Amino acid sequence: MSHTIYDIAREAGVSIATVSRVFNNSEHVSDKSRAKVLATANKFGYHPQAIAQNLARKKSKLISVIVPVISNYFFMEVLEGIQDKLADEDFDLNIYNIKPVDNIFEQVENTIKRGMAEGYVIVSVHLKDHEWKALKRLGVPIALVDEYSSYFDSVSVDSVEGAYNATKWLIDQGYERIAMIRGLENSKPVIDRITGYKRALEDSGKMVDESNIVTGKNLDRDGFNEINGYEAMSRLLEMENPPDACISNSDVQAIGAMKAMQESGCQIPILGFDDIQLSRFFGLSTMRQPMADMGSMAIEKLLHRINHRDAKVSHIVYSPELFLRSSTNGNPEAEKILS
Amino acid sequence: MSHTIYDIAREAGVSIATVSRVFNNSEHVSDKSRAKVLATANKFGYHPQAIAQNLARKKSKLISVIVPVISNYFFMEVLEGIQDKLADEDFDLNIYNIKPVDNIFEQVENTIKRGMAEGYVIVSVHLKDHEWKALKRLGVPIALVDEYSSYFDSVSVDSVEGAYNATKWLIDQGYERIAMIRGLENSKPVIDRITGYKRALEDSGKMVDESNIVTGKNLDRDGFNEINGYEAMSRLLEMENPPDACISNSDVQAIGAMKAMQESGCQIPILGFDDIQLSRFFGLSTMRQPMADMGSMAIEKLLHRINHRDAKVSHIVYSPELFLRSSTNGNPEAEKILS
DNA sequence: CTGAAAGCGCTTACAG
DNA sequence: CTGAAAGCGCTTACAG
Repeated sequence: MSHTIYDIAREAGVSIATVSRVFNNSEHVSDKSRAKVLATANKFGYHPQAIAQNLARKKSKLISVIVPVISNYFFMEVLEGIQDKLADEDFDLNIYNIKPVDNIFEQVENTIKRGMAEGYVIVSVHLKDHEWKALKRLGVPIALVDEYSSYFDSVSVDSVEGAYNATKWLIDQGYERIAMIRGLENSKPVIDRITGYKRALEDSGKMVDESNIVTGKNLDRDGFNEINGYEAMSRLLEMENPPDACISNSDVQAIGAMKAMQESGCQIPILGFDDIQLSRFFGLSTMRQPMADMGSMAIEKLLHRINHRDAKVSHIVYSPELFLRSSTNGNPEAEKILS
Repeated sequence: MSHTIYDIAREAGVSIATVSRVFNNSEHVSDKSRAKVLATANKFGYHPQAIAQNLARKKSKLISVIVPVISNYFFMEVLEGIQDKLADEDFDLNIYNIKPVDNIFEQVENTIKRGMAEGYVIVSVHLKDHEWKALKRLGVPIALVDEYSSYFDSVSVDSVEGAYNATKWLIDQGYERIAMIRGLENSKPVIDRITGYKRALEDSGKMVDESNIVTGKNLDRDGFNEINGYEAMSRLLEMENPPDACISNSDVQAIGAMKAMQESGCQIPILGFDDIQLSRFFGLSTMRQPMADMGSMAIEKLLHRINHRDAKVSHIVYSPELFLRSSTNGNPEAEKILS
């Protein structure tokens, strides 16, 4: 059924070294030998086994991505950047999904121990300092996306600044009661975005009204889903003194919120966070995170680390940019105004 | 930096066999040896290398999925089923993205040759019979999703039947001019769904009007995107004699179409195809494909094949089911009526 | 151009 | 319980 390099060598009347050279496109093989090897390989349907090659070569050309939720817009777009970059570099991609239970650290550690990858990109996983330190001891190249640790190269976005600028922009437009649709309250991006929102209000001399910070009941994906936004906006619109503008912790929530406004007939300007593809379609203004860039940049750092184990750890922090579309009554064409 | 089993064995004063046994949770190790091994392993940050283990064990516990477009709703949901099943069976998942160029077959073949997986799930890739046959010669377990070949186990949906039943249902509701929003015309699901649509019209004694079968200009993902649906519906609404109902080749297109109707103020019933998560949110009636089930079923077949290389090839063909929501003026709650 | 041989880092009967 | 040894299927100097 399954033949090895020895079978082919014997059958072709050459050594296994020659067979190996043929499959590695080495130039130091006579046309005659090459032809013979190829013919018998073809006859038996033989091709070298990747696992054995990888062990002998001491590399797998495999990179693994570890992520909490796989079917999540943010991750999907980060993944696009990762994939493109990896394809350029002739690396394969492995995806691991961490379950949202309490032993996150152990899951990550076991994944890395079990894995065959040359390096790991860990996306949106938030661990404690001593846990990152423990991961460091594994001696495996790791790059972080959407998280920071002094032990690893990282690529992230300044959520506080993003929310600050988004809120500030609405204030500058003259809005008075700006609400925030938030996700799960112990989620890191949620915390940061609430912080930026509050800070902007305070810096403008406005009171923070906690009742203007709402979320829906559906907390799937940390509340970053359409239904949550729909529910949240419904609550806002039912308030005695409804807000006159709104910013959302994510684009999906904002899209849900837009539907709630449409159904109620009451429209207020809304700003999302992410800039997923759907947002362009629905005309949602948003604070853009350069997700694909973050993914490809993480791979770039990781591949560099694989070849330079002791390079200095480096961090990239992107600033979200405001893209205005119709949801804030702006230009229906996408237009960047802040950076 | 990186230690091997020999280093640990020497340092712990045992043989490599004992070290191996400790890491494989073998019972035949004294507490004393185990403690010593664990201590020195911990001291050096050692853990066995997966690639070497895999070669020695002759298995990788890895399954690869090959798919044309990764950020595609259909695939995302199939993937969920695949992941869940794989997690249950303690297998890892690898994802390969085929580029939509002409050498699809070669890409698939090379991916399999290069891969370390024990088996492959190929999703929505359509090849010629002799190409499938060539893949068969690789001697690797393969299962197909959304495609049929006599050489491999497969899981698919009867698109012709689905489109037929969808169209039939609209006819039974009394609609006269039923349009179809289609995708790229040489795409297999598109061809099948157009076939079912036409057949239903003919069986009901209606003329097929080719001008009622439209698509948008944007053909990304074979036209299965929101913009395409938006453009297509815009065209339909501009016709002299617009349709009084519509079925779409995919849910995303239907969602785009719904937006076009909303903006134009002209609403006609619309039926999608897929039942992606967004559809539930937007109240889109649709012909449901059991995507997650298809994914998990494919894995089930594949794992069975890995352990029974010569089992008889088997095929599963699901029938799409109609789910009625508000887009067809039906019950706003999801309700299955046909099967 | 070609082959013998060592080596990649493990696992696993086998014998004790 | 433990170790020596063979084996997993390749790659790659090294010598010719």
